[in-house]
Amino acid sequence: MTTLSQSSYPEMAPLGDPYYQGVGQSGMANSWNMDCNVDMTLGSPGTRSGTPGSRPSTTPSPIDGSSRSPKFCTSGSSMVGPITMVGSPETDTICALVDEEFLNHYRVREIMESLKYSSNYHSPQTAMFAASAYYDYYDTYPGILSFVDYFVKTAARYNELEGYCFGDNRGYDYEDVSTTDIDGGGPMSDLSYPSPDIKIGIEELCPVCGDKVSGYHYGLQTCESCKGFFKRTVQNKKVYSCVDNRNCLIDKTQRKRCPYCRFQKCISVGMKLEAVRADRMRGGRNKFGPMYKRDRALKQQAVRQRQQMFAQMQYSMQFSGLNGPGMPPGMMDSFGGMGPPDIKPNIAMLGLPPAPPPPPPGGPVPPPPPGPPHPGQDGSPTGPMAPPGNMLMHPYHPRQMFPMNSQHGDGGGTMSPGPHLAQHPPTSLNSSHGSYLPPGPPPTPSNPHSQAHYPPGIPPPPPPPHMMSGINSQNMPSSSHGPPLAGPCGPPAHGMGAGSGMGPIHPNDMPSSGMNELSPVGIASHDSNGCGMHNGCVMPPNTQPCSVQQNTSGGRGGLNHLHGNGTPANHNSGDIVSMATGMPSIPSPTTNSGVPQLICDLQKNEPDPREVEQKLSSIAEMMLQQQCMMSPEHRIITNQDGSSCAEVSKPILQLVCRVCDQALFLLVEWARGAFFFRDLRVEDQMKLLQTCWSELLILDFIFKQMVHSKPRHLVLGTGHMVSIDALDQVGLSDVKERLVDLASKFRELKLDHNEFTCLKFLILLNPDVVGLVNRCQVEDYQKKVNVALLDYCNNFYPAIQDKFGQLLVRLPEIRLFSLRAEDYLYFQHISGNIPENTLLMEMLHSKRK
DNA sequence: CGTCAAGGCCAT
DNA sequence: ATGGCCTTGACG
Ligand SMILES: [Zn+2]
Ligand SMILES: [Zn+2]
Repeated sequence: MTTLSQSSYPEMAPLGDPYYQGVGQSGMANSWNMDCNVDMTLGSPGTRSGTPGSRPSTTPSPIDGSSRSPKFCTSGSSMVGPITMVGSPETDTICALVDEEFLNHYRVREIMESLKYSSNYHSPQTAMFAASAYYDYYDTYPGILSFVDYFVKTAARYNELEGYCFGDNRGYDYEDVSTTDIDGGGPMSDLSYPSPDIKIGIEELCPVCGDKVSGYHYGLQTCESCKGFFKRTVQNKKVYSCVDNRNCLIDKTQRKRCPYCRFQKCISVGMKLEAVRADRMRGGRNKFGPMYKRDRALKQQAVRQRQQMFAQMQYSMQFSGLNGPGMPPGMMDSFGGMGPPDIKPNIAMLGLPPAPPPPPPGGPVPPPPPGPPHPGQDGSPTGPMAPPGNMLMHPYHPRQMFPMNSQHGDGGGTMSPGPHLAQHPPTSLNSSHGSYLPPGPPPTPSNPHSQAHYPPGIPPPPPPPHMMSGINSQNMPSSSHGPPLAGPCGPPAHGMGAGSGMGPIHPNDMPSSGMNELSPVGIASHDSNGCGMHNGCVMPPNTQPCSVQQNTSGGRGGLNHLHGNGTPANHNSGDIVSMATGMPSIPSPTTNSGVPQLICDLQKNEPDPREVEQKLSSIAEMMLQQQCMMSPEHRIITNQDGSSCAEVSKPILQLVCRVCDQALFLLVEWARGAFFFRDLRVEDQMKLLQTCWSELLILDFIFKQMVHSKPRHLVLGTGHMVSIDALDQVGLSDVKERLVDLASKFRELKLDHNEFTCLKFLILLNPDVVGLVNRCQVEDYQKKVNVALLDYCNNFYPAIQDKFGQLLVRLPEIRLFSLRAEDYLYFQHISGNIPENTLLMEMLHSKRK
């Protein structure tokens, strides 16, 4: 602690950077250490005590500043004490010598605090997923709006066929970050968003004091006064102290009371020391410029996103019973007025508290890191890109506004802090955690929520969203049994016989045998049954003599059926005619095999189920390793005999959620490349996904169960099999039967892969989603799928009465299931049992918010 | 040449 | 010390 001797400035800013830099350079070492101010105990109780009113009007005694830390000049000596410029005028390369000590002076505690919270989630240790796009997702889009951001951004590339490589997006540098065009000119930038009013729509408030923002200042949007305050503080190296508990409320009217807390808050929200110029050069632009630009773009998207969420909410509300607006055409007719028997009101929709996004879980579970106390928090669109290495390891890192040390030299050097560092992006400024409390509601023991949510007598938790995962695993896990149906577009193995065993289910399969093994063998053995299924749409024309016959008979059956059941005439009016004549229905041209061409198209980019399982498994494995739960007694999953696990609770929930999260990610990726869907507007794509993600996950899960039929077991997305009793351990005992029943129903109906795919699309292409820009397009697509499915059912399963109608009737059940699953997730979320900042949670909130 | 964030000025 | 308003100047 030398005084401000200029000679002591150890660090030199990189060339070309006249600004304070290196603040965060050496990792921890450079954080602002609030300790310089009055020392407080981190966890000092009474944190929240200091209320504005109660406090003496005392202005933060200037005394503190000077007396407390002798190291720094308290008065605004206009000079930059610790900084010396050594510049070369010509090129704007002025090197600033920064007094590291000075910089260190602030912040260390902040970082420590944030680390404290950030560590709550698993620690990496495996690089197995380093290349996974899934992780990149978290790397790059950690913020709450990440899905939208991510989705929109990558959409362009996706469409361009470049194959998105997120890895490239990771910006280590501000420049990189900005490079990604969000508003820039991405293909979809304009066309997608017609609404022009955004700008004025939402006035941003200063994240520090709540006053009106006047632009970007030192890293983010703040008001004019906070800008000035921050500048003065940094330039003059002021040191303040808090006479209270360092948790003073900072708002527009009281911001002047405690500069200590105000500055701390400035840091917390992300104002950057480096943006204050050591040389005091005026004008020009700094390296943050690109970030600002990007941030603006993201904010706009955030606004849109909110609008969408609002729409979603309405949508959700509307859906009370079966016949909500969300049914695919024909579904209603199929119901013939009778809805699924057991429709219970969505608990969440009832009187529950709107689920404040960041409800402090006060319960037994360790609260997730509280966001910055300030309201403005969520507004900030982006999280900073974190250093690559770290991010890979920590998919679930706290959100941050900006990349901290863009050029962190910490590359290797200063990792001293160890694990902590790794966990946290060097510069997280969010650390208000420990010190600040949410302004509003005092943290009440969080149970109120849960209680309210699930009163003792209330309906059991929803189905296990967790367990489902193999999202797109349309084709069954190839490994164990041959897919019941033909490969992607192939006709069903035995379309005809009602009783034919060949339905989707293969008697031959050995259910329990290694579901788990992802051995490559599986793939080759598709035809294990000797059904002679074709993987591609390659069925030789001739091989399907039956299909022709089926056509005919099917036509009849279908026709009769339609009449009988009142199946929507609209769907197949044409079909009926064509059926009568034995000709292929007009709406759905078929391939040689008799499978509607459309179905082949839909099947085209189905993911490889094995890959899906592997991805999901790898995540699960990682989780397991971390948790050291491999010991037999605690093994979460048992594959071999299907015996279940020993214990559950949080670890398992977390694992399952991670798997689901990954599955969701894969789902999104699948959808984006899916036939029809990929042609929709990006914003519509998002709306659709936000609406149906849970239904698709459930459907996928159910289908998986159907295929892997083993009496009292469930097949997870990872391919693992567990006893159905495992649900007991996560509080889902009551859904066991329903789950089994639903799977049985599909099994009885011999739902095959082609039909399964159609159902996915029917769910996905829901024209009734509120807020669709091009609803007609969606509707048109859905109708086409509908027709294709009808034809398919009639052609291949004429013996099953109104298979089409029966399949559709199941959709509402799927939806109910999904709603319960969401409730369950939400409940667990409130209870703090599942990871935050995940795509899963984001999607969940997008509906509830 | 307009934009806009950074610094400067100065009445409170 | 604060904060509204002004000036500056790299960038696009
Ligand atoms: Zn402010
Ligand atoms: Zn204070």
